[in-house]
Amino acid sequence: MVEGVSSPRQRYREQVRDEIKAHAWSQVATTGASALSLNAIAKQMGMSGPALYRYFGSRDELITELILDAYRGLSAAGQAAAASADKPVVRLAAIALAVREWALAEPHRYLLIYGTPVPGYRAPAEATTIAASLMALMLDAFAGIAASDPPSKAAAVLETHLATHRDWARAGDTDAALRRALSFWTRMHGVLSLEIAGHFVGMAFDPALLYAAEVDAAINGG
Amino acid sequence: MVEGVSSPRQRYREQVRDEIKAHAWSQVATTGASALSLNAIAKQMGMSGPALYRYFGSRDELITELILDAYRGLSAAGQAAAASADKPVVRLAAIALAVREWALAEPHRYLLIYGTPVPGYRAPAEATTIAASLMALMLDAFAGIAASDPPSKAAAVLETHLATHRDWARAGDTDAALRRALSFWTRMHGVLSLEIAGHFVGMAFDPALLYAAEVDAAINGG
DNA sequence: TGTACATCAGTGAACGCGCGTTCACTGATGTAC
DNA sequence: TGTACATCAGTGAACGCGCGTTCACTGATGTAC
Repeated sequence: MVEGVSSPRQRYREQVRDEIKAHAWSQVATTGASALSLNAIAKQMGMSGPALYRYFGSRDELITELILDAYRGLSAAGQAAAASADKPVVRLAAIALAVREWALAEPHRYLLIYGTPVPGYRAPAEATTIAASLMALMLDAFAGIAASDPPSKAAAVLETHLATHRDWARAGDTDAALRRALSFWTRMHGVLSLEIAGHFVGMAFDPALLYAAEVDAAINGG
Repeated sequence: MVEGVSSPRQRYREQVRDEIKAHAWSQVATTGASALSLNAIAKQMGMSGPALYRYFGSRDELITELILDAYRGLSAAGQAAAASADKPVVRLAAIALAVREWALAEPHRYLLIYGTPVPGYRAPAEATTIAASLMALMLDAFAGIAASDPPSKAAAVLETHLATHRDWARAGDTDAALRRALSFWTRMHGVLSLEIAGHFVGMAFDPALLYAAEVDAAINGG
């Protein structure tokens, strides 16, 4: 068989795999990841349960696939946003907006990554790699933005600490960039995680504006 | 029977109820809330499954109890911290520290409130009440702190919006206090949710310092 | 083009398991006179 | 203090359900000569 050209059988395999994943996602959306059932998916597809074992070795393997797809989707959204703007300040704002849109479009996808971890489940290495590449996007942008204010005492303490605890960063990243990227990232997730878990429901204000204010402060603040 | 004095039977009931809850918590901690099983709890207690129905009407009722207990614990921790300091700046720092300690002491308790929501589950009204009382704690403190910087444009937009979207606040709260309390709260959860979900694992830095920096900035920043 | 063979998707039966919940019941504990 | 009765915690059997996973098998599709 010729390399790179897929046979009809292979194409069919991938098609069915994708269909299984699509049903799995809709199940995650409606019943939560922990209730994901291979038999239920099979039934929805008009197949018998055991048939799915041709495509996924086990339930865990399917869930891992979903998690990786979620990471890949988030990464793609971030990369695309980063590529859309040259100016670091604009780039960061674009990334922040892209992440929010990605998260709100399908909250269960966000929750699969950032929600309650499945007890005993260990994320695959690729997930960590993707997370690091996202962080790199932000570090690059912060490298091009001078801090407007001198860091407060607590910020200075953190920065000093990061100087010797930077396993996750590249050699060229400044300590200030590490600190600011961390703050940026956590502030985004502060709003997103509360919003998606429904903790703003009933408060009547628009989370988008809170998000905008947080992101703006994280970019332009000290 | 005399009011307020509990009979032996009543005391016994409460004792068993508490024991059931204790086992439920340890199960939530090890297998997650969605896998909580009444039969498993009964087995752990050396009872038959149906016996638990003397104490809780259903599995959902038990989970609701756990969630409420989590809220009550968080609230108690916050109130105690708030009562420990007069100066608003110190008070906020104390609240932030107390929330963090409460969350890290038993992460599954935090996750039951702030983690992935159980699909289809609606939190009881008391939960909302408690959440509001926690917010009130922060609003009171921010009422006594003047902003050091003038708000940025994005912050001003948010503040204006909050002026007409403040269902969750009391009449006396200023719009600036609303905005700053929201920011404070979300910044705390930004660090906590990422930390507890394990997203700082492998990054080698100390989340406590990041938390301190975020909290400090939220209190003393603009 | 035709035939023999290999590959592999999908089936149905089965295994062992655990779940929430109901019901009629036993037996111990508490209450009233 | 003793007796009759009411309360109620807990049991065991049963219902119907769904789960992940294995296994031997069928039948269609693709490959090699």
